[in-house]
Amino acid sequence: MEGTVRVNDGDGGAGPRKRADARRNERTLLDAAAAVFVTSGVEAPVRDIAARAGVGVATIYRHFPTRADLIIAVYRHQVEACAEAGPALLAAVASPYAALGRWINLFVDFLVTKHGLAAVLRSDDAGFEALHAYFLDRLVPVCGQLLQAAAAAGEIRADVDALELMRGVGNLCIGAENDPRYDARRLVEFLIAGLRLPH
Amino acid sequence: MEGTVRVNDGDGGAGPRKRADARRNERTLLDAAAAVFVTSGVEAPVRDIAARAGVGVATIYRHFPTRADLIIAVYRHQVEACAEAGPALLAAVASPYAALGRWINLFVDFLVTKHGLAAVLRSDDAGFEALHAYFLDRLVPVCGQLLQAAAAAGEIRADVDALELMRGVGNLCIGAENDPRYDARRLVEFLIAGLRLPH
DNA sequence: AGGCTAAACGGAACAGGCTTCCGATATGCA
DNA sequence: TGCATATCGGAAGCCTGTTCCGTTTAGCCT
Repeated sequence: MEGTVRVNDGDGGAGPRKRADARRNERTLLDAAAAVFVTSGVEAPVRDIAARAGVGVATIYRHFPTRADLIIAVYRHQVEACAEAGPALLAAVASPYAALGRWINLFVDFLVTKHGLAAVLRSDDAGFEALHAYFLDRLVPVCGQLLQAAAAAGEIRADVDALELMRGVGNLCIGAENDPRYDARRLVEFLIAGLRLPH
Repeated sequence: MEGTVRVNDGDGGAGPRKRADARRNERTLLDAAAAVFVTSGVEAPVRDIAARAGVGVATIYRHFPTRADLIIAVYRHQVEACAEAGPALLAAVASPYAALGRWINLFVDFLVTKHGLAAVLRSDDAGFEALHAYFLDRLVPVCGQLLQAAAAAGEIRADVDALELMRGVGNLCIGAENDPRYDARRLVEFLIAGLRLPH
């Protein structure tokens, strides 16, 4: 199954094949990182991830120049799935506003189940530039599409910027994990409800 | 309530008077910290603050055991003013919902003008425990009072927790400084609007 | 199969934070 | 004035992330 699927064995598909040990280590690192992220959050020390994978720290930096690249690689599939769910919901749900709400819920569920991801997502640390850009490039257009549809249907105000809303939702998800006194999902629902036009 | 943090030199209070140099340094440190916070944010390196004040780093830790204590001391007056504005607004403004909105605006304005304060306020770093506790102790009851009044007037839903709302508003203010594409005030307005009951 | 080249590796070394420790200093009081 | 001690400043210790360099090993070519 993965024999044909690119696991990043070349650079962009055109370059020479990576060595077998390099490909093996990249796989090992992704698994180790995913495991450590679950227990210690996405800001776990680099040494911990290296130890878990049984490799040296330099090996991490060789495969993933910045921590952001590693995080992106670990969560890429889920982000893609979320992005693809946008148009699908718009097509499947009668009201664009309802589709927007459902999609936002998907995004929120993704964020709150990844320890510290929301926090690092909004961080202005230069090292997370790539992570920031990836999330925005991939999800903001989808959000914009949903917003536009809902606005066109007269269900919400038309002056809502997708980037701004995504950042707001992301911010509301910060610190939501394992704190029963803080329900990010509910607050996000309030925020989305606040977009509605009086009718 | 006030026992957790001591910034007072005991001048007029119980206990022995601090030495003159200690009092002088505490004053100097507060001024230096305030200045550095403005330019570099509340997470500026301790060494920078020490250098600015012309003292050693140990002097900071002697006066303020954690960074949170220093931040509290610097902003105490403004937080107190915000807390006292709550009941005042409730008395002065006809609609409790309007008073709530005005008060939240005060809080948001305070947060977004202090570089990085919102971020550190929500941080789960143990070192900021005191800061967290101070803000919550001082402001959550005020917010609760406003929420209760608005709910009693039938203007907003009654199941909104003050702590949760304050944390949500604080989160929305993260990263709001000097980024024209992110208007925290507007998002907070949406959030508050989302609390309204349909009528 | 065996050797050669360079990619890949691991861990030590470097840099930069926060916090603690200790000898030196300055203060307040007798 | 002289002493006891609170206070001071910077160095040391620790924990991060990141880079460097000698060593190992895969892949190829003979």
